[in-house]
Amino acid sequence: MAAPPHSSSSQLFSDDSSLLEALAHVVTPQASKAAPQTVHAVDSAPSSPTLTDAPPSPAAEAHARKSPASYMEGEAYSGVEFGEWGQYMRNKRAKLRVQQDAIRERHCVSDALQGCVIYINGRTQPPYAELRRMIMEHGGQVLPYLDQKGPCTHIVASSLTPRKVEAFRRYRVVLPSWIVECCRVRKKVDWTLWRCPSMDVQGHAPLFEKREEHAAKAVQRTAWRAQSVENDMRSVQLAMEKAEHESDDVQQSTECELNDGAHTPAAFHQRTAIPSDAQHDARKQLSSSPPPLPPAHSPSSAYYTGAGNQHAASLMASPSWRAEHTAANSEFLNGYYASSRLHHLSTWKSNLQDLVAQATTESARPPMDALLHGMARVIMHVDFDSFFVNVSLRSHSELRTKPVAVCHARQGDSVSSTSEIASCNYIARSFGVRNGTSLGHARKLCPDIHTLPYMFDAYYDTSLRFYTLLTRVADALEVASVDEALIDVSCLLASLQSGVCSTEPALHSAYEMHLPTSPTAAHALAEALRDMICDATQCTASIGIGANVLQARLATRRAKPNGAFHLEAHALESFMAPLQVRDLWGVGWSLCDRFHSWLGTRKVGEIIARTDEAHLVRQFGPKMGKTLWDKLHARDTSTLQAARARASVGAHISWGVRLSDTPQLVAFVERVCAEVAQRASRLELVGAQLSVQVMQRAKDAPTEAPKFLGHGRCTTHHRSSKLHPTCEARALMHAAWPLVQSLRIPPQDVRGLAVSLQRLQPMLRRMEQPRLAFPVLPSADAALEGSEASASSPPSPSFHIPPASQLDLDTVAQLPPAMRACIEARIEQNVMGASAAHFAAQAPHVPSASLEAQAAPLGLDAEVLAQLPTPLRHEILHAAAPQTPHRTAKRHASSSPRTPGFGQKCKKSPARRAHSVSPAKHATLAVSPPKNSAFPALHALAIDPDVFYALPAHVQADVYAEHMAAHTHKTKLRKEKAKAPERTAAQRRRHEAEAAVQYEANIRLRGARFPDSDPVVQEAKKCVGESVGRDPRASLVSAPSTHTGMLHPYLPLATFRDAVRDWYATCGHAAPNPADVARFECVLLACVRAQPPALGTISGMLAWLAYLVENGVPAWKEAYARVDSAVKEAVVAHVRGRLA
DNA sequence: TTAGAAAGTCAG
DNA sequence: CATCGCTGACTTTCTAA
Ligand SMILES: Nc1ccn([C@H]2C[C@H](O)[C@@H](COP(=O)(O)OP(=O)(O)OP(=O)(O)O)O2)c(=O)n1
Repeated sequence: MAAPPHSSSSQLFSDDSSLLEALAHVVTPQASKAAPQTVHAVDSAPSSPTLTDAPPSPAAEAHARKSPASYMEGEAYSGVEFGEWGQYMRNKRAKLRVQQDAIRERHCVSDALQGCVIYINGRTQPPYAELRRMIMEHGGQVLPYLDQKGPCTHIVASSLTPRKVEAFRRYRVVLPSWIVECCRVRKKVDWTLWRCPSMDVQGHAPLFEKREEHAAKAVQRTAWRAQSVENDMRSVQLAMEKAEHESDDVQQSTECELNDGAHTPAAFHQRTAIPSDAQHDARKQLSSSPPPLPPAHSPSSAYYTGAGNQHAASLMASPSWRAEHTAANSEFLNGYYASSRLHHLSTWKSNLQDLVAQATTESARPPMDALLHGMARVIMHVDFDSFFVNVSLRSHSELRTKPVAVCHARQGDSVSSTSEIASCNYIARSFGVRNGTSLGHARKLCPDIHTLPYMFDAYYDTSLRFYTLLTRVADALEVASVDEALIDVSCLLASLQSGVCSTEPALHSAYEMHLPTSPTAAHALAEALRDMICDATQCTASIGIGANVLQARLATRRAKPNGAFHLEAHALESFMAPLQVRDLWGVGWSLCDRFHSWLGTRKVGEIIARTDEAHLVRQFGPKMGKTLWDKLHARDTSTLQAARARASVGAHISWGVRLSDTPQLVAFVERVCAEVAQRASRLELVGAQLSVQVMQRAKDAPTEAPKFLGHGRCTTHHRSSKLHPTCEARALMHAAWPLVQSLRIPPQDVRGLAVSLQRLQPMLRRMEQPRLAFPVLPSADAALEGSEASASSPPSPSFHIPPASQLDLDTVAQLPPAMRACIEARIEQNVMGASAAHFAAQAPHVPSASLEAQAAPLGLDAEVLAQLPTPLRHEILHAAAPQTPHRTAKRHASSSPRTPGFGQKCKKSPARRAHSVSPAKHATLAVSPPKNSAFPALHALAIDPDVFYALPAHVQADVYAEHMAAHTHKTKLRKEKAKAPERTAAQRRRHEAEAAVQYEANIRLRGARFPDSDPVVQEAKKCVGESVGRDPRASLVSAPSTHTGMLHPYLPLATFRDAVRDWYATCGHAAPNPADVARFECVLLACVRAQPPALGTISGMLAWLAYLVENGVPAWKEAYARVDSAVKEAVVAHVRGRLA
């Protein structure tokens, strides 16, 4: 329904096939473990750089006083045994007191707060560090932890959650301004005048307020409080001037909430990153290289606390305009998603992830951790420079020397445009413009800025070329976004260095060319890759190189624009210390601000000096604390993730949502549900849990948000409920509406809605059921027989099915699965060429013209098809080519409808395409059974779809859940444990031997110059086979190497045989159920259709059935004869009588 | 205490 | 004309037993 991005270029598809080609080549990552050396290299670096250039801040002083031995000899500093928690806490309190006393001695200004023992709760203004200094300077004590044991006289808090309100009921809870005031007048003032307003609320306050609401609140306080706010601000200023010396840190101070820039609650937290000048490398060779970037201009609260958008308000006054241009319009979602850059970004990422996942699981792959045993990792972060602009400038080279931005707004000079800039070039950035800046604001900063429209197709096209290249060369690959990838090149680099001839001569020679001028070999490789990327895409990319993902990302910052940078271990410490904590990937505005309020600094070096891991954990939680501490030290144990099992699928919208009444709201929720249903069904997933998220205009927010049709300040509400696993729109609505309704939000105040499915399971497509329930003969089926007979002809190969356009498809839809499968199979037999069917299946949801293109070759009426319920249409189109390979192409098509030229251009059948990938290629590298790729959900969990679908439904659910859990567990383990698993010496030796073989095999397979019989390749296969074969449940688990799949592309004959034996054993004494016979025939016809046809299975099965029925009842013999002739006929037609 | 729901954060 | 503030993963916090 949502019109996905359109491809105007048929070129795109040829690229897609070349991508697939590359996919077949890729040498796959297995979860690689961080090389121990990497960690050690970081560990051994001095962890607390001394900040000699920094004037001492209070916290830093506290830290400085920690190190001298003088006060470390007291009891407070005696060590504790592991587990003595109580003692530890006592010691800790005492230790902090010692530090406080030390500060007080030096700074005592007055005794206004004498006798006060104060606990500071949460984020405050002035920040924690500043309050703490003030309290101690005026004779008070700061209680580090509120644990009921110490005597606490006051709690300082800006706002409190209901739970905290309850917990603090017995305390004097004051605003931070109370401290400021006491310090100002140098005496203790009446605390009740500064009582924290949260304490007055009797529990019905919203659970949380978005930060901009805090900002808004701050401005709206009453007069006497406004005074306090002023004081608070002054203290902040003071703190900054006096204690903070954050020369390059100012742009994030509190005034950022008072100026223009950020646009959304999310954007408020996610303001554009500001590269620090210090790290901007001035030696850029590009002639157009801009001067160092100025700090970005800070966001304006006028944007979200100020007046609403008058223009929008006047438009909104017209009911007809509203009906036409807002979510009240039933066509709104389609148009919206077609133009939303963020929607495209998300969709592309997901598509690309699927492509890569498929590529990396389909190729032979030596275990990466084995390869890397004893080898330092080399990770590269590859990122196009100002991607959208870069792509557009290919056709606008006259603008290369001008400031350029991509956004929706047209060229003009209005400074009131609220259109967001998706991407701007580095010249525009030199004016302070950033990705995400509103165009109006950008024009104030840079009146000459040129705007260019979006070219969504071109971006994805470029991206496919990019990934085609990367999958060909990288050891491992993770999709970070449409324009950004992480690659592991450890092995590639090693083979280049050792002179092993690469399959990529271009890469090899470019590498050799850059080697003499590059500081490191990795750098030369990066430059070579950059050359190739530029050749392939006509766009410049930058590459950061590091020993882990985090370091590679950090290096990219310095590499940009149009450069490469290798962050080497010896330079880490000096590189890290001056960074802003915001520069670390995963640290956003919220964390950054929390650091600032807590420690009074945002600099990595200073944060490390002022705190430790335990405090970080206390402050940010167990996981965040730990990872933050690691990140501050440039440690990162994450591995590249080629495939990840999806855990949710949903659709969000929070723009243009302006509804006037409940019927409109109902219709809107319904449409979003339909959208989710469609997305889930394309993924062939059903969900057992549904959640909705509704954004409600904040009470005091203007009706029309400052951003045109934006959501403005909102409170967000989540609700979720369980449901019977489904992806049907109506079922989703059935679950979603009560949830939305329960929130009792006036429809006029709804500003955004998200619906998503969780607890996903693979959809049981009906075409799969003959396999599933194959031998089963439920009695219900017998009861249905009558209706089957009356509904249509008996399901025999000879029965007549009218042309599809004349079938009542709704009736067909209600037939029992077996009947439908049969009819669908018959429809499919009319298909002239598999390729048409394949492409039809690729884009089953495209309306109008393209639907017709799909329908025609199937003998279906496009109009009828268009009117079908989506799942049924999907199913019918899918039935036409159930065994077509390359589900990825299908996924791809789901976001890029075909152009008319597409079908013509790709005359080759998909199967042929797969086989023509690389004629010279070794069999083991050939594309694996097409079926594997058709089940991304299963694939991500390494479940063999064949086996999976052969299981009874209830067992399927268990198996899936089990694998899902195992997958999650494994991911967690990978993250937590980077070190190599402990092994016995013997195991290690064996492992190393295997690794050597794998390594060798890897290189040979890469070279594609070795035949199947190559002893090394065979040895490598054996290793992989062995390790898989031992698990008793291995049959449920796809081998990491797919060669077994190559040898037995389909269900093992034995499985078929057992199924048929059971079937015959159950009812061999009587006539077989016609539906089951039809199923059996369908299964065999599917074998015929398969590429290559599973001839062994077919003849084996026919022989087996012949054997079984040899002495059986005539009905069975008849059944056999029917199936036999039908199948043989099909085979003859299909493969020109080779079997006969 | 703990499981599950809700809320918050982050990236591009 | 405006304008297209998405999406999924992950963590923490809250709540109901
Ligand atoms: N707030 C944002 C951020 C990014 N993008 C889109 C446009 C960008 O071109 C693309 C890639 O984002 P990057 O963060 O990689 O930024 P650029 O590629 O534009 O610039 P650079 O990577 O050189 O900093 O994503 C967007 O639409 N909105």
